[in-house]
Amino acid sequence: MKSGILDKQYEPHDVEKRWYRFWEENRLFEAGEESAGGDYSIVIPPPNVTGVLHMGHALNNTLQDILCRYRRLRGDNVLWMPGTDHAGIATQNVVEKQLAGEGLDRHQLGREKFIEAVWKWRKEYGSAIIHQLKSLGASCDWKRERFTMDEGLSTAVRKVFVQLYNENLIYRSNYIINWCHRCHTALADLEVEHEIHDGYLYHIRYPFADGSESVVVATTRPETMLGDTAVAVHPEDDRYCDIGSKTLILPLVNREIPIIKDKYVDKLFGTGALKVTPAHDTNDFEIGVRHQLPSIKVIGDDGKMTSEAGRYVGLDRFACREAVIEALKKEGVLEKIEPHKHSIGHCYRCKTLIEPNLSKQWFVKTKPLAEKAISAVKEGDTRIVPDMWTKTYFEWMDNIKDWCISRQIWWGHQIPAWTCQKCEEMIVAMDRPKTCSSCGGDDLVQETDVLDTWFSSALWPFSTMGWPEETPLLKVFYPTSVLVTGFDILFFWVARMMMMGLHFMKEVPFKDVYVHALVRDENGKKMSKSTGNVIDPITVIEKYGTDAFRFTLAAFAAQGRDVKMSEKRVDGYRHFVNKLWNAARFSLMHIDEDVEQPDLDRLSLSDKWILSSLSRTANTVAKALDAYRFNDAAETLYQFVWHEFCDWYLEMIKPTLYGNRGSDIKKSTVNVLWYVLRETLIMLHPFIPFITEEIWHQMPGTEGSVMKAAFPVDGSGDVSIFSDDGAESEMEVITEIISGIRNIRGEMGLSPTLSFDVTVQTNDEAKAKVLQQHQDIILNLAKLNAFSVKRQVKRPKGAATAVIGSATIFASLEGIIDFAKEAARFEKEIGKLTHELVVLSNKLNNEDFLKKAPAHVVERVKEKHTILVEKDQKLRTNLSRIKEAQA
RNA sequence: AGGCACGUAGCUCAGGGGGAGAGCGCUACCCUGACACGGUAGAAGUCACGAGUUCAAAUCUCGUCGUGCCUACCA
Repeated sequence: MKSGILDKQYEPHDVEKRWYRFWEENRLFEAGEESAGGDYSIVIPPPNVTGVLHMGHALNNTLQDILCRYRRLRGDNVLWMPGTDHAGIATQNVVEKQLAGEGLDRHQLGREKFIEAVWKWRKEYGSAIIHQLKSLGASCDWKRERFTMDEGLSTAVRKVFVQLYNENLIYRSNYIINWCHRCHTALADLEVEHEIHDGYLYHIRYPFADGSESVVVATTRPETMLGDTAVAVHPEDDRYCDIGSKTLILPLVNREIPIIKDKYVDKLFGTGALKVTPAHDTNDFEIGVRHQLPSIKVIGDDGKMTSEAGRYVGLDRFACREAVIEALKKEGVLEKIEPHKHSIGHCYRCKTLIEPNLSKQWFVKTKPLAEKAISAVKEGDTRIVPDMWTKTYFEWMDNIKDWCISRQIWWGHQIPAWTCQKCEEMIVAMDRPKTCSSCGGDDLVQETDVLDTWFSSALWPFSTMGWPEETPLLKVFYPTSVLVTGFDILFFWVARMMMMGLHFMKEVPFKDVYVHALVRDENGKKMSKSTGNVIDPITVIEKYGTDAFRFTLAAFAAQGRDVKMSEKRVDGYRHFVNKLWNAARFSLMHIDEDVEQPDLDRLSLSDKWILSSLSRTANTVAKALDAYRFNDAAETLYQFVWHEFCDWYLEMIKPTLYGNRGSDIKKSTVNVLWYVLRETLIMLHPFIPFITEEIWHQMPGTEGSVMKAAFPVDGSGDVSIFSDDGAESEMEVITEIISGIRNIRGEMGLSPTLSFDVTVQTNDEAKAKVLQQHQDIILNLAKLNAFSVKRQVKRPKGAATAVIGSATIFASLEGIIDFAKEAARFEKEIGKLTHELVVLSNKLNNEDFLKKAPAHVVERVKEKHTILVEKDQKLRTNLSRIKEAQA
């Protein structure tokens, strides 16, 4: 397999499949159950079992994979726990749709048969997203894959439910909740999405019972008036201060309702009189509780009017609105209708209009749980990165409301509560009790509701590790090292995991939470099916390769900013992947089997320089990854590979590799080349795992998988021994001169094939020595005939010049040089310089600056000033000479 | 209504008190024996605006404008 010449272009597809299989077959993703010094764990945010991979998943899992692969390279025992969640409502919807295709609905099937059908669906289609994660390269410990409806996780759910119930942290109550008529279930507040809609404000006149006068109320939902049980006014509203204990007659219904006083009412809104419908409005419900008002439910759970709605019974809620408006008009009590913008809740699953509805539901009392979750973050037990999300977290936690956890669907964890049919005693237990604990009866009926999917997700960090059993996994890997997630589920999931983790494990579920951004389209718009701007990650992978895609995601994953994704960008990073491929291709043409670690004593300047740069890169990348700065890490590597390794190092060593410098030098250079390439592959591996593994296996002197290598900042692989500031600054002297010469070439419009002589004048002995010693590099990369360095130079006839710091380049171009162009170049440069000099002089003439600025800053400004003055003089001298020559 | 971000080159964005940066795009030249998915060079910015703090502000503070997002019970 080794030492074959690589193809000219990297072709990712076969490579990716091959190596993924290799990793799995060699069990390289598996975590050890025994602590191995460094233990590192991440639980995957479980995607919906019905899900297909979207950009959000791709970013989320790429970042996790980068961290996991990186930590493995750093020598850690890594557990990346994968799995999916059962997505109650979503999955039920999918299967119901499937049944509908067969002309069935779930009620015809019955609960048991329906659940069977869901499991069957799960078996057939439920692992689609897992396969997609694999094609993304995700290195999860797949043998441990979990599902929130698994037996173990279900046991955890029941255990948690029972304990919370016994601790009075779960209760059942008749309460106003968000009702989705399409999904036919209650939703938690969080599951309601608010949108501003254009609606109308209807002003309706309610007459006093004694016929004396009337009060006008305003509403956006006139049909709810059928359920009104009071009208409220502000206690300090002058308009209504003396209406005493009068009552009103509710139009259409002719029910007598009281006028109550409550501070909730806004005097400035509408007429200052608020109709109160406790059964169909959250605030009205609370007012109702304060004033002991009856609640009359006029809209049923099916979206149709109840018998309480009198003559409107059976009418659809929307049709009823129209009918009520007509009737009010007819009775002459509809004062006016005005346009009104207001926000309306929609179901986050199906976008149906949500109706606040009075209903008996199960709730988690969140306040006591939230307190612990707040202090854990305050104490720093869990750190949220970037920090700005900490505030959002507190904001929500401080104002947390009880969590409605019951859902009126079938797919999910059925609530472990049984009611005795005989004495109505309710028993909450892990398993079905044989007999009623109160009366001994054996006719027990289980609660039909299931739990919110997030209830089981909240347990994910420990339920996946085997809780409530005391497993080795929990011992080694809980708390997890970091949770990587999007901010959109900060409350849904992160906050709830914090509460449950602290309550049941007595420890935070994760030490860090890294909150990444959302992936948007190239215009910054949220990707959505309806807008049609969705980019499918799988399509991108097929077109550009997984590595290019992953690198793009990492490079754009700057903290606190959304990722704007477009294929064009992926294409750009595909070029980078291909560049690496070709650098390897070139390198492997020259690397033979008996390579070894570079010998520090035999290195050329180029070698020392690239090794030092490698060392710097390794440190920067490690630091960036440790701080979740993925884009910094990616860009550092990009810069190193392309602009240091390829642009300079490979070009510098070509003459050596082609044998022009002797075989000894070649041998040590090849060792360096091999070593740098190898270490670079290791550093790149977390980002672009496939191509790095492929090249790794083509390289001599590597063993097994690159996954098992050591990141070049640790132990025996530590490259910091090669750190060499001297070599780096010497190289800078050389590259500056080369760029200066190339600049002359470019500016003068000279052919790249034209060779000429260059003399450099400088008074800086050290610099002169460096240039002299390494003139072979300059001759080669600047394409010169001859190169020399002198203290004094008699300006060659017809020379083009450039000033680089304290050195002046003279390029002999007699007969070729265009003096007008040359003069223009100098004038432009002098212009720039003059401006810079003014700025510097101003500083140095400012006594406050000299007095108050730190010494090193003053020193640097002085130095720079000196250099620029010198340069300025040289440029001016040269310019005047050019003008003389022209004249 | 409140909160949180953001506004830097044509585009996408890093940076975050003392030298305005990258990638893409653009211009010129070049198929030089890894790569045209390439090379070399170049042009391009009032760091949104206005004040303040400071010896020094793109960077810190306040305000203004603009843009996103989140939370919320104005019927």
